Amino acid sequence: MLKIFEELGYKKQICKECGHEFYAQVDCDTCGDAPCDEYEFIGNPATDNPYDLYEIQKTFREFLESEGHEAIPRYPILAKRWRDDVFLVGASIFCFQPWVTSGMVEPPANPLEVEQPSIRLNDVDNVGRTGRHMTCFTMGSHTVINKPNEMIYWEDETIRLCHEFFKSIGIDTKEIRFIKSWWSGGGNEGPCYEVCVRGVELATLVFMQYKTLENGEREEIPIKVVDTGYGLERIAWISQGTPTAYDACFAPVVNKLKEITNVQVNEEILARNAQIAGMMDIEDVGDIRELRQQVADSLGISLDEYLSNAEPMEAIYIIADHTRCLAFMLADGIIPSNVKEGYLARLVLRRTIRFMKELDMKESLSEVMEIQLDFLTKFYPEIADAQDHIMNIINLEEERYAKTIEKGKKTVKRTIKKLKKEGKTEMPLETLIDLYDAQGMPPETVEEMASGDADFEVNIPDNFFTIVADMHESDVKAKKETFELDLDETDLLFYKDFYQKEADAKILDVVEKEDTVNIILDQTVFYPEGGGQPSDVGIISIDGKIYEIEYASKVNNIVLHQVAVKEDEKEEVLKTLKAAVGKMTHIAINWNRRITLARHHTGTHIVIASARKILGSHIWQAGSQNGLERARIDLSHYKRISQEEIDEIEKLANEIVMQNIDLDIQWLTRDEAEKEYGFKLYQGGVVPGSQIRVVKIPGIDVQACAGTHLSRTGEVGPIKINKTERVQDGVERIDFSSGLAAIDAIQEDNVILRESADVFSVTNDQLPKTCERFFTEWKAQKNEIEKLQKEIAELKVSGLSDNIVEVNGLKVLKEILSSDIKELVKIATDFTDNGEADVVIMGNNDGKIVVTASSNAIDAGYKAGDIVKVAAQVLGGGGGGRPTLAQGAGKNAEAMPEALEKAVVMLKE
RNA sequence: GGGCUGGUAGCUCAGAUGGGAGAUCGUCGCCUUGGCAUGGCGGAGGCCCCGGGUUCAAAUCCCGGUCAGUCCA
Repeated sequence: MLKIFEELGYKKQICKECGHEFYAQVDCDTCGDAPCDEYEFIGNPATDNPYDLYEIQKTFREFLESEGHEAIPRYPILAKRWRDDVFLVGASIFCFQPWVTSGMVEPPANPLEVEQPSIRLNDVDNVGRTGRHMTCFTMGSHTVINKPNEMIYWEDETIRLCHEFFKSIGIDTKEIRFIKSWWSGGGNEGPCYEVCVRGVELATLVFMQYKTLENGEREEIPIKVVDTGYGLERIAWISQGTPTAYDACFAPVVNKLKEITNVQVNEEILARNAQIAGMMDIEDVGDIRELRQQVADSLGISLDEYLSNAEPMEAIYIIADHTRCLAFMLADGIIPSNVKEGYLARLVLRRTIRFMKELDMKESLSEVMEIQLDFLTKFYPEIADAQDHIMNIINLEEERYAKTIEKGKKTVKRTIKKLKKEGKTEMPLETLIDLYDAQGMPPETVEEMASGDADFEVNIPDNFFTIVADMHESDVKAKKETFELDLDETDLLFYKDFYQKEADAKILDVVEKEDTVNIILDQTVFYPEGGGQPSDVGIISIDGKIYEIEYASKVNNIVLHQVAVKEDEKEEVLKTLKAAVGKMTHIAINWNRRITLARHHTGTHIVIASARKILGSHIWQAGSQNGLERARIDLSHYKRISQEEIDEIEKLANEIVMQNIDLDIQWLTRDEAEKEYGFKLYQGGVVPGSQIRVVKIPGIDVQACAGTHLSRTGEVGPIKINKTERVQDGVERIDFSSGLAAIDAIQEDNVILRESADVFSVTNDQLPKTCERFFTEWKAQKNEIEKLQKEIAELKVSGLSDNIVEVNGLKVLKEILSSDIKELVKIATDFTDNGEADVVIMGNNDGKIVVTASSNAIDAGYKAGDIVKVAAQVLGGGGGGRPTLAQGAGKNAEAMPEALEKAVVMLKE
């Protein structure tokens, strides 16, 4: 037992319900957490004064400031800005992983305090229904990064602060329970205390001190982190004793929504619901159903009565919660999309619309969002700054969703029609899943449509979404191959002088990696592939012999120079090179390649900056790749970039080039760099390490970037945007060329233009008009030809009826004509359609045969398909078709007379 | 990153098992009416998304691309 518990008068106890060890100032049987204890604050606040969410944030902050903590501003909820293992911030500690917690980077303050908006969507179905679940909550935290010889504070002080804070807001300390437990997550773990008051968990105090190893064992880490998380919404809730946490935290939004929807609220139902939900672990829809039944039973009303009361209220809470979550997502730079974090935003957005529909709201999503923003922007000015951008996206997305639903509804109608035709009265689960999976139709919408005018049965299993999830079983990620080298870091000369083309270097080692031969030097002018920039190539001369370096890569901070070597000479070369370890060599890069790549790399920064200027500040780089002929950049943007916008971006980019601005490149420590430029540094993705290379085009752009850059923008040369494509929803790719490659691209376009114009013998400027004229004329002539063919067919018919002979009681016409297949079809069908003939067998000089048969012939057992098969075989081909009309062909066209005769013979049998 | 669905007339779509490119609305013309709504008849309008392949034959089957939609991580 910790000393502090003793000092504060807490005693160790064991919960008689769950058996957990816990600490309290008074003797009690149960641990104070649900389900061992019930909520005891609804209608009976646990603090001396009520706090709304912002008052509690302020109180929390000021308390910790007075206790020596420095308050820091919140981080963006888009965690991928600084880490690549998660999309969103789910807890305050996410802000400091992995850089700060691993010791690579100094914390922004220590000890620090933050009120971090955090998003958790894993139990989105419970939101609005349990009274306590939210998609977005505010985690208050006092965090300490304890370094090996510098322990700031640990368990005792953490618990004291927690105790004092709750006491300071008027919670009776006799009601506080510290439950001992164990926490793990994000590759770390350690003991923790869950802090509960009146049945609800208000905080978790984690003492992170181990690394979780792959075999499940743990290893002590040098940096020990105090990671506390206070659920500020819940603290606001117990301070007000409202029926739900939603009422306590965003009452103005809830009230406004109630007003415009006219939804009546029954507080008794809500309170009972929250209380019972508090006792339950709610995992899926089945649990929600169980919850509702229990609440209805305890109130002595029917389930239907309960639902008609509760569902509209729930919808309002869901809308209030979701718009809040969305506001943070969109303001912090997430673009709705069908993939990654964008998908999460779309999910929340579409859920909101669905519940608005449930309430029959005629207001648009943007009107509802405005209510939320009115409220939220008072406390978060950065959301106010993004208001226009948020509204743009909301409107666009609402439109998109309406289209999707409309399209989906049509599919549902058609599907039901089809199923009914098949005699089914109930929709197979498979179809229901398919509608959701391929068309995005929520099963509830399908059910609604089916039970409406379609009168069709649809049953949604409780575990519908679990079934869907199981269908998409995740593939196991390929483990990264670790390649360990025990050598000094390579000295990277290209960072000191970009223009250095060659150097002397000492061979430190020669290694084999994945069947390639690699030389490691003490220093190099070769840029290793990375950050979307391909590696340099060049030569290395050893003992007067020259080897070609075809690729350079980086393992940790050691550069591997891959030697171009034929398979059968590998052993030999490896032996020679190994013998040269320790010797001095001379290396040189292919300068042309380097400067071309650098033009594209610096050009990339310029184009991004231009795009941001033209399209808006939400533009963020989602990836890039430089090449010799072209470079491509993926940008986050919520709609297609128009041709006009491309033209503007291209112009602006070239203007920046012509301003011939000096680039400013320097190494900064991570925290310095972040302090000065913020997260917008990480355009190129997550940058590892404590030292960051900051590439700045003053007044234009600044990025953390390890690539090789020119010293002035003027060296980039002309920039030509080749095309854009939509790489995914919400991500546009710009493909451009710069320098001589841009000239090449322009010239290629010109060649295409000239060659096309030459075809028509017109000048370039007349080309579009001419093409259009030719295309329309071609269409007109095609129609004319068809018309003429029809006429010819009619003419040919007139003389043919004389040739009809009677075979086996059927009127048969056999003919070889010089007409194409379409004409033959027309002529032949004419004869059988108007009853002049029963069987028509026609061939032409190209070896094509058409056979038609009247109903008489078919009744007599002669199908066109069978007849044509026999005839075509004579030609060495095949054929077939329907009973009334069939066609065939063969290569042996001279045998046509025999082929047709064979068909007639068949009719005689 | 992986999976699924779709691209046919100006619009919305139909085109089982490969074999004559269709419907509704819209549009144009004619008829019915004093005029309109309407009704009747007729016409125009298709690189069946693009490129390969299989086949005697591809809107249809296979492969690749492209555009759009959607689900999962």
